[in-house]
Amino acid sequence: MDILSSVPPRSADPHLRDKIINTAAQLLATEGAVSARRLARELGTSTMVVYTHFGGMDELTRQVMRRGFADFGTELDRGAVTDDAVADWMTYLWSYRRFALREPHLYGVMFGPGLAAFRLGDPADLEAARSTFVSLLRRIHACVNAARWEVDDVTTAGEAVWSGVHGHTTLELTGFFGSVGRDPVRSYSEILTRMSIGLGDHALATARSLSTARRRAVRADRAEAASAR
Amino acid sequence: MDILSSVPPRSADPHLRDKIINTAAQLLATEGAVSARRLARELGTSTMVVYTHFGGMDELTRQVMRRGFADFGTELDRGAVTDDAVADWMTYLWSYRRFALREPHLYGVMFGPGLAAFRLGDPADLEAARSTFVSLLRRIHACVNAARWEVDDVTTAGEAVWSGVHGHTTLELTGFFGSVGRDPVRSYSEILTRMSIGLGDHALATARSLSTARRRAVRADRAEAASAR
DNA sequence: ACCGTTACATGACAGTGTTATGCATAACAC
DNA sequence: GTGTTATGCATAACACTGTCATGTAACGGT
Repeated sequence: MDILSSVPPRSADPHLRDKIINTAAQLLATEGAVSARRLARELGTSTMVVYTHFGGMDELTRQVMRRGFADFGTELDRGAVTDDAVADWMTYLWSYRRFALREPHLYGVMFGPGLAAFRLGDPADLEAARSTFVSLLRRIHACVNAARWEVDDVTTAGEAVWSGVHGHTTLELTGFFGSVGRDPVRSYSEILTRMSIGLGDHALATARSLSTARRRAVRADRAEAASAR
Repeated sequence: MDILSSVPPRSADPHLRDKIINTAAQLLATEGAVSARRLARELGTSTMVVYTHFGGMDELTRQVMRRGFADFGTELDRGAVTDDAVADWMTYLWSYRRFALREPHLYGVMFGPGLAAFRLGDPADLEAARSTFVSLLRRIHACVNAARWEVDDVTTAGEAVWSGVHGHTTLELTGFFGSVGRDPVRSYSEILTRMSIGLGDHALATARSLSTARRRAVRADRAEAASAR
């Protein structure tokens, strides 16, 4: 009879919790924002469901973020492992960009002030965010194993890479490149290229890997556009 | 008698406009947020001053942002030009980080959704933001002129560099590195190092320039801490 | 001195997140 | 099956936000 077992889920609709998260995620994607009242109107309930199930909007947003990281991780890990480790790493990062452009508001929740919310969260939340980062580290490690790169601290290298793609993503999402008439694909390629060379690869090999990865990315973009149609 | 000259500033306090911007910037720095009512309470006025002078909070925020870019630019350009162009470039970027850490909320306004506000703004606003970017391009050009780097498109290289430092800055400002127990100075150094090598410099020369720039940055940090005391 | 314009205070409106209150319904004990 | 308990949720209110219509007071030009 401890305090934990005394709170069984006794709801009439046991799936309401998931339904709230789904609706919140959908509102975030379609309208760019989610308020307690807008959510309640969509669900046909009152705003109290947010507080009985999550205690407030913060926790609900955190759940949406957690689900976002899960989807993000599975989508990023879909990339195959070939004999060109650098191309695989680049493909991974092109998928990163594709996800962010498809779900801009979700990306903002995940990597905006949301990351700070993880700080005081339970370790499971922290691990959810770190798992996608660990996935990036695996790709980097593969490049080192393939003797393409020479890295002493893989984690630090991962943080540098992540900073680059994250920074470019946020700049692109704010519409910077469009407003100054610049091509974001070109600067993103520049990041990947310079980073790969900076990590030890030959310029020519990096260029080859880039075109391979770019070819895959264009194909994936087309596949996504086709499935959306 | 055109529409522009028919709006002379007839206020009792002609400096009120600047005073509002200053107070807003100060509230942003000290409290992290600025509301119309909080601002009015601080000024001893009503919230209407915001609307008569700026038409709304958006335009006021834009003015704070514009002033932020001006301060940012002058501070970044304080770095001397020596015979080590790569070290100068790195010093520039350490100053970039120092400014962002000292004025986190201002940085958020400048490079967050604020950048999108520039999109529809007048070209003067866009130029204010781009001027700091042009300043970065000059440092890059110096590295190319010194035969340290080999870059065909300086602008694209600048976008790549900016993505890296901006991404790292936002990650650090959200408290990511602190929450996972990582050293942000190390990963920032990694970005500078890998980028410099990736842009064509020798690894050894880059390492020397990094320690030079780091030495300058530590000295500037101490000077700032001393002046704040 | 007058008139018109302008700046600003007051108060209201529509939003937001949050919460105290109350009720109906579900689950449990017998 | 009945009585009790407690849980889920609706209602309504509070404090906060940005915004604006109205009214007033003060200023500048004539």
